[in-house]
Amino acid sequence: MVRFVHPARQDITLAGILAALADPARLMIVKSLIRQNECMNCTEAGPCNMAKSTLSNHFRVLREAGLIHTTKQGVEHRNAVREADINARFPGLLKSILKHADE
Amino acid sequence: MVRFVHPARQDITLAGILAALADPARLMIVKSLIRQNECMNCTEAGPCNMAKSTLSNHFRVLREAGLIHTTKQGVEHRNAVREADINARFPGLLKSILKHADE
DNA sequence: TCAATAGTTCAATATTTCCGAACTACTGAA
DNA sequence: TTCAGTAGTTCGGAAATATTGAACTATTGA
Repeated sequence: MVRFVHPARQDITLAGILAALADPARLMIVKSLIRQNECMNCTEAGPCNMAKSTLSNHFRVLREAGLIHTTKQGVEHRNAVREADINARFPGLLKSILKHADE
Repeated sequence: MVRFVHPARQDITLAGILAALADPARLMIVKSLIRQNECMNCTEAGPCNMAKSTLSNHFRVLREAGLIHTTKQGVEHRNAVREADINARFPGLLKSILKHADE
């Protein structure tokens, strides 16, 4: 069974995106998700040396900023970046930020 | 007499820029400085309903992130966005973020 | 039913941010 | 020179936020 963990967020804001990506751990998570180009569960997408409650909180922030959406498949959560939605709202922004995220 | 308040920051990082611009007050300051296309002192560039110690702190963060540079002219500080330096380090980033900052 | 896995929630602690008060630095006027 | 006014910084405590371990829920497979 696949279902959404949270309803899709209505408004994606610039401040929300910047605040979400300003944290190195969250930027790393989004980078991982984009690079893999597919869904990943929370543990494999996030930094390993971090309490799982902290990791869970970072994913919540990313969800609430509208950057990712999460579906629950069995025991794990599958996360994916909402690239289409973000690009529709802020054309070029995500690409422009992530372009520099590996240096 | 004109002199630099702080030495130019060596490294401008993506995380630093995002963290600096993630704060609405600081984003607003950078927006003002870019729009005016000239130097402004701290009071006129920042939000008015804010303690001056808080405002001073925001300018410090912007300086330390390498986003602005500050010169002291007489009794006031003149601030300007380091557009050339930022564009050299992260081409297109600043423009891409500020493009969406007025919506 | 039970153990294992993935993630959330909660309460305590650690860290960061905000603000008022006191301070420094500069200017222009008396 | 003194003195008042302006612009900004620094500092200490209060308010807000982030991090964590422990306890919890939900799902799966044995």
